[in-house]
Amino acid sequence: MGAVAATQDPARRATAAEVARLAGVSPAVVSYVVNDGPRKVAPATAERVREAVRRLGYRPNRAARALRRGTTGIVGLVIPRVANPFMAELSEAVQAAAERRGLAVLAAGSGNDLGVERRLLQTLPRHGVDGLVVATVMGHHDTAPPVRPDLPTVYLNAPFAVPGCAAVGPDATQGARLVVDHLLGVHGHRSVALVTGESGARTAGARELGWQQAVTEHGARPGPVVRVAWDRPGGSAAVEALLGAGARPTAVFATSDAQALGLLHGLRAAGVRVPEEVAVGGFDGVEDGAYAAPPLTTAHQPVLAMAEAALDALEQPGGPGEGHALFGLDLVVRQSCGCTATT
Amino acid sequence: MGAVAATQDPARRATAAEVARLAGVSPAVVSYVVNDGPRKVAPATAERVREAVRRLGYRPNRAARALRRGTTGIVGLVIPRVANPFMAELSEAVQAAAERRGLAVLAAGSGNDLGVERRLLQTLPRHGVDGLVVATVMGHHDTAPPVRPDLPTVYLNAPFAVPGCAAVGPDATQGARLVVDHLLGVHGHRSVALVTGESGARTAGARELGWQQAVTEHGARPGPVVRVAWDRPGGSAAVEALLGAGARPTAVFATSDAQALGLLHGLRAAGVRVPEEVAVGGFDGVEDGAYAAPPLTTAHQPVLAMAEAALDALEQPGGPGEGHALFGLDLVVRQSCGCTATT
DNA sequence: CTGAAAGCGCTAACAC
DNA sequence: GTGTTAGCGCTTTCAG
Repeated sequence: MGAVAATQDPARRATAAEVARLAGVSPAVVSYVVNDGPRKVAPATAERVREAVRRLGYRPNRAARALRRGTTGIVGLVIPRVANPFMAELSEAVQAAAERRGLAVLAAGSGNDLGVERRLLQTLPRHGVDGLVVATVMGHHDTAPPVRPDLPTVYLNAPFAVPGCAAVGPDATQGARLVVDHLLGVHGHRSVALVTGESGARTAGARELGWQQAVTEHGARPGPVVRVAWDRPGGSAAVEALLGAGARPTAVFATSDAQALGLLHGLRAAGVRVPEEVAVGGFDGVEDGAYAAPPLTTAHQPVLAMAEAALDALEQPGGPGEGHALFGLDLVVRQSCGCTATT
Repeated sequence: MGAVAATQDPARRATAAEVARLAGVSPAVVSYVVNDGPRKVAPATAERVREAVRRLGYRPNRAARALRRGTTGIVGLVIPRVANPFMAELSEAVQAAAERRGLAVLAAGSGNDLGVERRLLQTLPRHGVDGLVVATVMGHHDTAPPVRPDLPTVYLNAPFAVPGCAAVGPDATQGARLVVDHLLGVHGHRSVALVTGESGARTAGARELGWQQAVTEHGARPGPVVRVAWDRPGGSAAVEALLGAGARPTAVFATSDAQALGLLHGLRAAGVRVPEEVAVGGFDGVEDGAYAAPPLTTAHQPVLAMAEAALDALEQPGGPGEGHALFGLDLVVRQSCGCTATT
């Protein structure tokens, strides 16, 4: 009766040894069947084992397996803020890519704080993760980020190469050019202002460069440049500087959708009509942009592909390399640029 | 030199046994010091151990500890979609509450799909979580959700009691009354329409009830009721029904901010001015509401407090009970109701 | 093709 | 107060 009781006790999970006993084999064979490998098992025996697994509802104990194998099947994800729409989409993309690989995601928000991000980089590994995906806090990391040399790490949303570990990011220059070119070429503005992140951080570099290139190419004037935080409040705060600075710009490129959304909000509050008085373009391509007033024209980052690339790099045997994979963006034309509604 | 090499080898992590040897004590003492307990250790010895820990950079191996103790310090979080702003805020709140307790969060998105949510409830535990926080997919769960009896589970964002496990949620009736009462009492509307979730799901019950109560109390007429998805597209889709149905309503209460945001977008696209022609109220209190056009008047859920309560319930010795903890909401007055700008 | 057995690193009885 | 030691459940050599 002991065996039966054990079988039916819902609180206690069956062990490989119990499965082995029920199937009349050794624990080793159970392991071979469950993992199919590393040794071959006779079909008949394997079937018997599988039947026992089913009967006992056996699931290998993750902790024991992790202890033995030294891997957990969990990747850590460090992300600034999920409340940032772009980060939320990036986070979902990483989740999806991880699930496709049978990995689980241990997520930790840094609250947009570089200090917290640094701390997370140290503490997350303690929870036993096999690798780390770090969605960088925008506007920081002018100095090399602190990477744990013993833990495969890949930087996501990184517009710059990270020495010592793999990086995946948008081809920010191309993306920025896409929208500034649209503002200039299609809508015929003579100058485009720039709303971007604080400081001359390298992060801003590529997006700013794209803006500059497009402006130069069209023989247009660069509008005023205003540096604010990489979020909606930042975008709102930019309005004052934009409107106060002598000649009011007729077009503005914001280097993130969050900033663009804040900007639209601020302009509306100031009674400035978009796109009639000022046209606005963003960068990221978040779903929220479609619900903005007016709907935001922006460059869309291929988040799914980037997430896949990040996990691919992580799983690379021998650890992720040092490369910097760049992904092209698509132009999403809505109405903040001056185009008319399509729907 | 062997010892020195081992000390400096960055690839290999030190074990408790090594720390013990360096400190000249037994592994047991190392454990006692690291966990302070369950036995007392002489101050001098403890200091020697701590020094050795520091020198070797020792971190207890999570997997071994989990195997031995039977707990991982990881809680699973099942959440519909982080791209939903409210869910993102809820997710951050759970993160924060977990961190305060030294727990890590294994997050998994259900993509708003009840089938996926069910599957997650089965698979997440395999990754060795100590407990499960489930942010329910809105508009489902009319039947008892599938709970693993062996795993402490608490439902979050649950407006109904869940048989067999603890539930934490907003006092939806109170919250809904708050905003409908404002629409009716302050702005003097004679009727308020309702935009809510599909089907007569119990989920909708409480919010709908609050709307009804407020309408009745004011001797007003209930406006048309339209049932759509619990997200922005749903809110947009509601516009047609709202405008088509005979007398156009002068005020609308949407039972989630996502729907309200979609609604504002749809009304704008249809050329209806808010709040002049139609006033709008929401429910959730997400940050996005502040950036909507016009900024959304809504009831704010105390997400932090709810997340704390959920984790408290999870940690309750003997497992979370069966209670249903309700949290009151605050009215956030912005401009979609007809109030004038305060900022 | 299968069995026996040695640990992975840690914790907590149980001795002293 | 501290040392010894027996496992937690699994994987994987090594024998057969």
